Amino acid sequence: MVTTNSREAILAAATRIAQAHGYDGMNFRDLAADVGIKAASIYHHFPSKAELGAAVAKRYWEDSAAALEKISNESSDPLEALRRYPETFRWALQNDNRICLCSFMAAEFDDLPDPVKREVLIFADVNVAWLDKLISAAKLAPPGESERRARAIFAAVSGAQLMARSRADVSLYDALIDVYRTTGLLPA
Amino acid sequence: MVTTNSREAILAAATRIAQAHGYDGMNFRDLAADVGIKAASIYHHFPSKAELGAAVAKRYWEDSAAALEKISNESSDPLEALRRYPETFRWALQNDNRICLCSFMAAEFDDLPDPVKREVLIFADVNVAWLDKLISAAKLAPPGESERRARAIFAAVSGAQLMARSRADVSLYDALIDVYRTTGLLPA
DNA sequence: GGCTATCTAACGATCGTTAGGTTGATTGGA
DNA sequence: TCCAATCAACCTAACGATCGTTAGATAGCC
Repeated sequence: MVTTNSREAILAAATRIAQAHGYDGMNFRDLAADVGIKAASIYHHFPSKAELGAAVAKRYWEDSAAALEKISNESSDPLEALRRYPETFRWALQNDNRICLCSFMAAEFDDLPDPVKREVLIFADVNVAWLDKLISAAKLAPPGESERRARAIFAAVSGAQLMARSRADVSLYDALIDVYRTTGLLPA
Repeated sequence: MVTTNSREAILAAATRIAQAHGYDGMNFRDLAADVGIKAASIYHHFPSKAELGAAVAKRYWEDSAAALEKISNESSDPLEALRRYPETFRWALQNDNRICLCSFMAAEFDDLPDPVKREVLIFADVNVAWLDKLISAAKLAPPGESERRARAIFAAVSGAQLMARSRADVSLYDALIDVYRTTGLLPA
């Protein structure tokens, strides 16, 4: 049976755990129990925790890139796409109060194995590149300043997610995003 | 001799470690080695890791509150004080690429002992209260919206610090703050 | 008979924590 | 004044839990 792919199940469970407890909090025994196997069996699919962590982070930014692409395709114009950007960070909060995997790992960053570090940085790059492209298209920022603006939006939205999580309050996230809009950081 | 107060030395070293590796990464053996004593000796000054962590976080927001008070007192008007706010988060970045203790702990939040959680939340409250007061005084936001604005500034600045840290680049922090200013989130 | 996917069992490291001992300064009473 | 008791501050040594990881066995499938 190909439908019950253990590798995929491990990846999915590991992502959920990492979003709630970080790379450090992602231990093989609990992870395996989540999947319904034993810890040692994970090594049949991933050679080490570092490689699993890198695979998780890689899959995470790939999925994020796809979600962003979906938003741009669904939107009639770049401004509408930009307005929908905060959605991508809102989802995790609403589901078990999790946060962006890479906000977590940005905190743990110095203690992360190198392969994981690489993928975490790519996540930020993917977000900034998408924002940059749409900010340019929407002429939201002066020419040559769209990348700076993109980075600021990414940082601010990450911070909002982090703050809302520590209060376990999605509506706080919405309120913060709302202020970003009224002050002009995000399009209204 | 009262000058070499071990309790204070432990508190200072623990703060530095927590800012670099989080609550989880703050282990008694390394911490004790930093201070120049053995791990067991820490228990003479703090009853448990949870209590030490709470003491660290408490001292941290107390110091932050004092630093903010100093800024308001030194500033000729509330707008100038608000302009200086990002300084308080910049300092840690420039010294060993550390981040705000409480950004770190906001990520780890769910796995924190309750006494630590309490102090971490107070840190955010202290910052928001200070910002709220000065935003009102400076009439930066419409009446009744200064607290919302205060929270947004706190979240955005935290996010900027987190992002700059993962690139180990203080100038990225400066650039992000600069965008917050030109877009109007922070006073220009 | 190999191959895939899983298991049990254990290793060594690290962690928070505890028990109990040592030292040196302080202090109160004869 | 001197001695005994006290106490703070530190130590060594270890316990038990948890962790990533490995060796080796087992069961089903092609």
